[in-house]
Amino acid sequence: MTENSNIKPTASELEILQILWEYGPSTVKFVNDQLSKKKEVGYTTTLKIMQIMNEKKILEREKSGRSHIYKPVSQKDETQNLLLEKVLETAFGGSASKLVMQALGRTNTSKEEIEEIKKYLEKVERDNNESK
Amino acid sequence: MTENSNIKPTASELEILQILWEYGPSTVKFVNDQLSKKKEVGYTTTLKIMQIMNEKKILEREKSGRSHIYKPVSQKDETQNLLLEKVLETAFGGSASKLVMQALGRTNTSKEEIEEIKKYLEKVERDNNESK
DNA sequence: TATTAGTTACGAAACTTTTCGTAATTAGGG
DNA sequence: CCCTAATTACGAAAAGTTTCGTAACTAATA
Repeated sequence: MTENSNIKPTASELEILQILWEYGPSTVKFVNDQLSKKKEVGYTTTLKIMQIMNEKKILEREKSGRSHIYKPVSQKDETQNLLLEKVLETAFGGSASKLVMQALGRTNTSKEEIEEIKKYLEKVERDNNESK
Repeated sequence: MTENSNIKPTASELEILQILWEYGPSTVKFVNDQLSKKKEVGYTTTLKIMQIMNEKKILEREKSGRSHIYKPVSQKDETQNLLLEKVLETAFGGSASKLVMQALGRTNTSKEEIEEIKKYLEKVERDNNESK
């Protein structure tokens, strides 16, 4: 268990994390270029948020030439779990199955996705049986 | 599709919604009493937030004696879906199956829950086939 | 080495959320 | 009908987030 498991990124911070998860460690310029594809955002705005994320220990950075290269401190999985946990508690009263069924009941879940999940469920069941 | 499907409750607002979901329409006093079991919170703080939620059309209220009785405007399911959607987009890049597997991969999912989900998956598959 | 384009740092404004003190209102009991 | 306790309404401070203008710094290059 990591010691910074209590960070909860804001909406803007999550947008940035998503880009870093997808493309790996990046400069402010790169992140801002990606963000700009989706919405209008000033360069210094992105810079500032990434600087704050660095202060909060959400991102770490390393100097390279005249700029910095930023990367997330925590694993993608950890952060996802944290957020999931929060929704689970705050909205679903802790019931994972309710959450899962809501998620699946949504509009479009492809046949492939459903198959994937079924396989996963069977694996979970096997693991449970073995360890009883 | 309801017209107020774009509200996104804050953390404090969600705490209040949970209580209303659990106990049904309630007064500020009751909600505050429940909240106080979990954390220290002033009465007027709870009052203010519920008043704001009323302005935002998250809650509606009805006079009863000298106080008001508040209840959520939207169904629990709608709000849950909204939040789930948000996490799905912001943290899981839109992939429901990834989210589901993360949720299931968590600590303790009971055999019963897994069975329930499997049944549900089969139902989803049937429905998909029928409507092709 | 002096210039300049790229980058970071700083500070503050605008906005939202959270908190709470105090004033005003209201309904019910005496 | 008045008093009082309960409740609401109001306003503002405190804290956090988001935005961006401007100044300062830095490294490459002419």
